[in-house]
Formats: sequence, structure tokens, C-alpha cells
Amino acid sequence: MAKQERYQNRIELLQGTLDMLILQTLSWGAQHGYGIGLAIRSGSGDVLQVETGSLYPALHRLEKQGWIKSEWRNSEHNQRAKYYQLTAAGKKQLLSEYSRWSRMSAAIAGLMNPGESEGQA
Amino acid sequence: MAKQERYQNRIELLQGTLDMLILQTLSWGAQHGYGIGLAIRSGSGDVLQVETGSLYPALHRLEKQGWIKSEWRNSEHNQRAKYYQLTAAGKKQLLSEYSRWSRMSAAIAGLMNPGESEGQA
DNA sequence: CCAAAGCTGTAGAATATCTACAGCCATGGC
DNA sequence: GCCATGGCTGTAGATATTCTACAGCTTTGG
Repeated sequence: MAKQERYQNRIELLQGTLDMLILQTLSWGAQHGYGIGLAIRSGSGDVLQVETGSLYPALHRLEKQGWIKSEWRNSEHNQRAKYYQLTAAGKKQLLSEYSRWSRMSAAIAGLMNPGESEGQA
Repeated sequence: MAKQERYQNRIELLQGTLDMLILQTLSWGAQHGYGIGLAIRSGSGDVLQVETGSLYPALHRLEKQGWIKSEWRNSEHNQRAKYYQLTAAGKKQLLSEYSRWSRMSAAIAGLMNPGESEGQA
């Protein structure tokens, strides 16, 4: 590799959180893949965005795990779309992933803001 | 693959945050790799832990980027150790990564707790 | 003298995300 | 009628990060 090319993969999500975000979106009701992507994007104020090349493989993965199940229907726009909904196992999984996320993000926040209880203001 | 074997790679960190955590640790003063690992672990109340196979490659990566620089010294325990310290570029990088982290974790929190301004308590 | 702890390192596996490409259908404007 | 655009699903391959597992050296203490 003559050129090192410093070729940052732009990652628009925190890795490991996509599954949780999909499950959370579905906890508001059945939805198709395209709609899930839009919901995550708009629900985060355009901060988080999922590329289709990440989204669809993730949906297939989650379905294979039994956390979501799908059904072909017609969308609002009269297009064929695969609607997903949470299974009971998926609800459990969502709780579990959220718990892990909470624990870890709190730990990181603690490391990044040490002495937060010191009330230095 | 006859057996699916569901073989979860246990990830004890949120992917993409290790560099930030290392830089943050070094912002408190020069430290060697082994000490950085301990600091992250104890500073997070044992929630976050870095394996040596993740830690040392990360340090080499950061040094190659010019965000940290190293120097061999003797440790408290009279062992040869490579002490790292932040460069000016590293301080900038830390701010940048923290900003990205804050933005994204806030966005995720918003999605996971919709209606937080609804003050239902 | 030897075990345990301190300290650094590499190789290879597993996985998640991205970029880039591909294709189909429906609607609306011309 | 035609075509562009948007809605919708999907795959292949590149890239990056983390982990597991291994390897080796030094110092101190019993």
C-alpha cells in the first residue's frame, strides 16, 4: 500500500447499538425496514443514520435470532413491504441490551467527567 | 456450519470508544499501557475492561496518528515500561471524540426514552 | 530457586458497519 | 404514453475494532 490514504470509515452509529435501536423502534408498533431507518434518523434529529447496507442485514440477523418476525404487506404508498414486529423474546432482548447500554454509557460518562459529585461550580 | 453455536464475542467495551478512553486517561498524566488498562477498569467500577490484545494495538495506532507519544522509563515497580503522553493533536482529538460521543449518546438516550420532557413523575 | 505479578507484544478469529451496486413497483408530471 | 423520482428490499466486498490465545521478559518475595 504505497498510499496510506487515511481513509476514515464514517460510522454514523455507535457500534453495537443498531440492534437495540431497531428493537426499540419496533416497540412502538410494526414497521417495515425503510420506515425503521427513517424513524431512527428523524427520531434522533438527524444525528443517527443507518445505511441500507447495515439495516437489512441487521433485520435478517434479528429475525434469525427470533427477536422479530416479518410479514409481507402493502405499505401506505401501495408498495410491497416486509413489516416486522417484536416477539416476546425480542422484548426481553431489548431490555437486556438497554441495560447493558445504560451501564456502559454511565461508566463512560463517569470516566469522562470525573469529580462530577465534587460540585466545583 | 453444522452447528450454529451462537458464539457471542463478549465485548466489554462499546466499540469505538476505546481510543477516547485512552486519551482521557492520559489527560490526567503520563502513564504506561498496563496502568491505562487498570485505570479504565477501576475508574469505571469494573464495568469496562480492556484486554491486552486490544490495548496495545490501540496504543500503537494512536501513536502512529500522532495523538500520543512514548518514552521508555522505569515503572514504580522497577520494570521497564513505555510511558505515553498526550500530544497537542491528541488533546484536540480527545475533544473531538468526546463531542461525537456526547452527541450520539444523547441522541440514543432520546430515542430510548421518548417523552422525557413530558415529566410524568 | 521458583512462583506470581508487572509489563509488552503479535497472530488470527469474529463481527458490525459502511460503500457501492442492483433491481422492482407506483405515482405524477409532461 | 413515457420517464423520472421516490419507496422498498437486497447482496458483495472493504474496513475497522475488538477479542482470544499465545509468547516472552523482568523483578520481587517466600
